[in-house]
Amino acid sequence: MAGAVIKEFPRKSGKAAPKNVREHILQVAEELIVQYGSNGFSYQHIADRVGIRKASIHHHFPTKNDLILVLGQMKADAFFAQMNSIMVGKGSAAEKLELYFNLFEENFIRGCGASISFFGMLGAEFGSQDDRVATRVRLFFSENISRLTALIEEGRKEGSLHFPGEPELTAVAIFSMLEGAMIIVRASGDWERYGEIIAQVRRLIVSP
Amino acid sequence: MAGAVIKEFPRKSGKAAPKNVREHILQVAEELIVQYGSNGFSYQHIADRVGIRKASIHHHFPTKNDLILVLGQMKADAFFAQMNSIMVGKGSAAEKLELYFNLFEENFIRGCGASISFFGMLGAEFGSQDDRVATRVRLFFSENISRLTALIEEGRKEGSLHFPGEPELTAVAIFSMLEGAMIIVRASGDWERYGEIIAQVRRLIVSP
DNA sequence: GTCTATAATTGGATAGAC
DNA sequence: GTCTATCCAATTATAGAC
Repeated sequence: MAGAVIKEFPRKSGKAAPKNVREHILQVAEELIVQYGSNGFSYQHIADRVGIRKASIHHHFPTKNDLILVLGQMKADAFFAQMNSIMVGKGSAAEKLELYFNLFEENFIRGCGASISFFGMLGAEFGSQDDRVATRVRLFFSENISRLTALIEEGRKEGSLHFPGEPELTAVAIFSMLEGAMIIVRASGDWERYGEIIAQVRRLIVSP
Repeated sequence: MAGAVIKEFPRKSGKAAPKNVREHILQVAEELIVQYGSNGFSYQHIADRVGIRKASIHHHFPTKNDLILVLGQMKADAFFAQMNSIMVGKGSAAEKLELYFNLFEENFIRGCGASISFFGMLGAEFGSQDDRVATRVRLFFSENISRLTALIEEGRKEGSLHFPGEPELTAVAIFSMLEGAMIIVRASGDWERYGEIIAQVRRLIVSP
């Protein structure tokens, strides 16, 4: 990319300092992708922030796509590990849905306070992604939706969740809202808003 | 951009052939932005599709930001003109909301059948936008939300719409869903899905 | 208005010394 | 593992002929 200015945003980072260079590269790459997109950052940007030369990055990740793919796999693994621990835990489906919402909110806030989620960004840029990355993004979305579908279906059976229509379409609608709201909220600059929107989604699904 | 391959998607274009070069450039630029993002296309890509040299594009739009800004203004004007004619028309708020949904669906389908909306894309890439473009995007979102808020508030008063919580948060939630669903649906490749998701949103807002 | 030519810069990636 | 040096292609943009 050429025109874009890489500006600093205030970070509310709760992230641990990277132990080694490879980890540091991955962390910085995630920040850059989440803020500027996969077409909006370069190895030079990473090098500047990590404090190495861009040639050194190629040693760890031969191509930019390799880097994005490794990062995508890591992010997906971490997310679904958290999601799994929610699903196998105790509590009603409504309570589990609440924890799932929290997962998104944390992801949003932690991601630089000025970001949309990692996969939300790659999803928007879907048309210009490498095939392997595109597959990874598609899988992230479809896995979220299928697990969310199972959850709210359970909630309807046990009576803790109430919604009209099919569980699967409802799940897609919820997931779309969580992803879409990140874009809307970021443009408004009012980060507090995200939590309030989630609260509204909760009202639409749980209370009726 | 470097890695991305500019692939052809099947177009369901209902768009008139451009009358002059300037218009043609704008039309092609919109297609490219909607598919690959504002960081994912270049003047060279436009030149190839329009059949002119890239230097010629600079005569019409000195910089890339100028082009994006002009396009953004045009798209916003056209969208709000349509939205206005819906709002001042006859019918219940529920019926007007329906027409608003249709506006999004048309926008999605017409935009190459493989796109997310123009402002949805710029919103995702918000962090790397020029200030003027960022302002334009922010305005598009906030105007949508304020008008949508007024509409559903009216619907609640007249009894044609039913939803829990505040009208404004509900409007943000709806708008977020409409934008977010474009990303999710595109990644899945199942375009028909968009209409079904909108139907589900309708059920969540209208039926209870 | 469009072209050729070209400048100036950045981007992704490699070779080989240390 | 990191560096310098370098390559080549792409990108944004301008100058000036037609």
